[in-house]
Amino acid sequence: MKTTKNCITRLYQYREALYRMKTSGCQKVFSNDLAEAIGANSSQVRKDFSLFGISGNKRGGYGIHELMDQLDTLFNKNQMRKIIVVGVGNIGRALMNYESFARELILIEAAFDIDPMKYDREALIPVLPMEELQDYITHNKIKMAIIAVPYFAAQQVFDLMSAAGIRGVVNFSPVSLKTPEDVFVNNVNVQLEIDIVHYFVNALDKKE
Amino acid sequence: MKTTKNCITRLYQYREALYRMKTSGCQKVFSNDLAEAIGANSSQVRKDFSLFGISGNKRGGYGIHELMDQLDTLFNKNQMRKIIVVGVGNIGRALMNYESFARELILIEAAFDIDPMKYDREALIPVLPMEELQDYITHNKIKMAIIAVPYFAAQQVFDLMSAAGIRGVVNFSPVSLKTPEDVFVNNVNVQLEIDIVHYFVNALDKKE
DNA sequence: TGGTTTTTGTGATTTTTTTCACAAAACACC
DNA sequence: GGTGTTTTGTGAAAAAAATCACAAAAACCA
Repeated sequence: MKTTKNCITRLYQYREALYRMKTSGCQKVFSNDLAEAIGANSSQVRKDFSLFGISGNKRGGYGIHELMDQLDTLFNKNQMRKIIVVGVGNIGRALMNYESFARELILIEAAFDIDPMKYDREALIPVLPMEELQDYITHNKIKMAIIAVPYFAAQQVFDLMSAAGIRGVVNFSPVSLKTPEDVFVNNVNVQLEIDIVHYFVNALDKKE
Repeated sequence: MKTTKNCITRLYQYREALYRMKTSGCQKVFSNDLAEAIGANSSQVRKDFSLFGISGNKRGGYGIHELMDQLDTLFNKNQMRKIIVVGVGNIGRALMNYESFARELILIEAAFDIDPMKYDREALIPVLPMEELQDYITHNKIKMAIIAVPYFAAQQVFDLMSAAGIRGVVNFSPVSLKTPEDVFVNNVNVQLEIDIVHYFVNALDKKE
């Protein structure tokens, strides 16, 4: 199966739209509705679904419940997903306190930092010394981590994790990571996201 | 000119790579080096540059200083960029305290919230009541905003801003916004980014 | 100075992604 | 049960993005 990040993102958006539709009482949905909801073409919706063997009913569209179940399964939304945070700065802390994770069964199990002032083994999400990172990962079979350290530390932290067997990383530090083949990395660069908007706003202005 | 978000993202990555190269003392760079740095093809690099009229020297590559200047101009990195934050929760607060913004000349000028407990007109970044949002935008000619409110408030906040003349938005709330033509919106969904990694980690596991 | 090498810039080609378009299935209504 | 309408699922077509490939310019060297 050949799935791109774009495709996965769309599936996520469908799910989001479905959620809204469900809460407003709908029972079934057509590819057309979903397409409109996310600003795409209805064939796109059907193609995306067919990639994952999700099928509807000719003339009847898709059952919202059934469809959401299938998407939930796809995203493993049914099982608790353990994750750790490395770097307890602004972003790290914000993620640790992020309310909606619980609802989506994302569980931040522990956090790590180099600053002894931040250590706190008794907290709801314990903050542990960086020295324990590798042991923690192997011992607790952690597969996923969030990197939220300053840019100069990011690669080093990543290499540690990677060596300890991490399989997926969301990197919030403002540098792209050099990554081995067998670890999936998703770079989320807040500065870049702001600069992109800035760029397009300016570009639009110039056109007018 | 036909520029996509992907293209802009690559330009940003080049800039990042150039920064590293400059600090390690390099003076010039070839399309090949940049391609390797971001995992792309060297023609891609040259195509991207040519789109923006950035040219190098046959056999001599590109001067790092000159190139960075051109990219900085492209991203308006030379002038202070004012922005406001709406929603002083975990994420909003984290962004307000984000150190590297200053270095990149991104200035968060004010923040807004509905919770009176959070108001603070004297703070370095004043936190103002939501009622003042529209006036503030028009009065101070704010062009860009960050939305960091809970999902149920996001669209409403956006519509307010949009009506007040905002031109670009980075939306950190976990819902995609319905947006008018003349406002550029960049959705950054933290949950989605985590779920994407989760998906691909699982997908990789299944393949083995 | 003339030949050799290197690297850009860009048309041509390939690959990927999106959209079109239509047959086949399902339902509704008479 | 037949006829008409709606919507899926998917090959075919179009559009967009990435890669190839090569002429032309520049630097080097002898």
